Amino acid sequence: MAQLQKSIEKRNALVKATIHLVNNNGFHATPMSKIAKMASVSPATIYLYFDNKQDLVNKVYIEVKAAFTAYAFKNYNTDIPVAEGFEIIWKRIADFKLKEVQEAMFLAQCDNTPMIDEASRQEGLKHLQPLLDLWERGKREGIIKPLSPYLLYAYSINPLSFLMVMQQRGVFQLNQDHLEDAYQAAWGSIKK
Amino acid sequence: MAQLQKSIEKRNALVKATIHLVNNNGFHATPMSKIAKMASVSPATIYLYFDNKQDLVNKVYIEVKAAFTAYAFKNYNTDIPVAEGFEIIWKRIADFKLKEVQEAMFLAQCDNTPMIDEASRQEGLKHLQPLLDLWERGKREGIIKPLSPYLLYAYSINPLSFLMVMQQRGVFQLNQDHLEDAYQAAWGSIKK
DNA sequence: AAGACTAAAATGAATGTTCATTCTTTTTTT
DNA sequence: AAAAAAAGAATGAACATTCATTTTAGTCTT
Repeated sequence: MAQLQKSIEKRNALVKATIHLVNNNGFHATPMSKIAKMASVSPATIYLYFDNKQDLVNKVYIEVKAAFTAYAFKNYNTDIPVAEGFEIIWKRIADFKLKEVQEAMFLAQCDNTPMIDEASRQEGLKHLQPLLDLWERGKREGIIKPLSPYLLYAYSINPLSFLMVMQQRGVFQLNQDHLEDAYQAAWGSIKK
Repeated sequence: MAQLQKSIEKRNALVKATIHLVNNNGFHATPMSKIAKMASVSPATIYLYFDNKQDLVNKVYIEVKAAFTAYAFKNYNTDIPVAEGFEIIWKRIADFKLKEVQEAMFLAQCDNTPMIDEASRQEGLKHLQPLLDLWERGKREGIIKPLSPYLLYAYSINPLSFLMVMQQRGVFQLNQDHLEDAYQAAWGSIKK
């Protein structure tokens, strides 16, 4: 019998086109027809890979989020001291946001709009657990402030998103010196 | 002759409906017909007050942004010492985001998506000038770190937006203690 | 002060377009 | 040859905007 043979390249092209178009126009202003055209595929073909438009964007979100966290936690493991672990993760996240600008912008947009299903949002959140664990450990060891993880995230990790959006809009140019300053500010605002 | 008589209440109702619907569904998923219905007005009536959908959302953005900055800088003037001025502004901003949740959410969404015209975005940015001036003064006086204003903003003001979004989503409950912690983190990350 | 007049304001229905999705046919793969 | 993959065209729904009327409320006349 014939084999399942759906091309992984076609799927990738669809994902990439979705990210690009949603970044520039937003979810509802990117028609399936444009996604198809940019991926050099018929509109009907999209439906061989995804159930519908919502499913497409949900899946892209989860995949990009997974790639992001894999990148962020690449060199981290739970044996590393808290301060060092934080630096490793923070800098990997900064790296990701500078190198994978398209993906990072896409995540920022998803996280700030009602574009994504609540279920997919939850799914994406799960991947951040190692960071929450690190903070718990830091608090237990008396190294970082005993604050809600949301405050810690807000003041140490999330500001990067803002900087990235400003950079993307050409408002200012983020360089290596800025990043070092930003890291100091991030760590300074959470360490005890 | 007959007078110009367009009702300010109708316009306000349209603005309010736009904020509410865009918050919950996003710009492109809120039809003019729904905005009209929520404002108890005929769809055609919207076009007496606004040129088109894009104009509507641009104008709402600029008006909400203006209200936000007016609120933020209410008790501030340039004679106040830097540290005190920062505290006043920061706490007013926090106040606004907690009290005018709908308006604040709307701004967050506009600032993170391609929903608004670039021109309107620029227009909205202008209003923040007093804060940039305050930072310049702080740097001259050697009170705050000599960083790019974007870094200062990212680590002191912007985290509030993140906290607000999390609160809005019911992820966690922001209370007065949290706010004091957040203020300390904000000031700590920018003072020299 | 009542009625008639006028222009703005408001409306509901119509229009034409855009778009997600499906259908039917063709192409590719095994 | 058969079954999956892909395609392009067709379908029908949703939507922004416009159109043709009606309503409202100032102003003028008497």
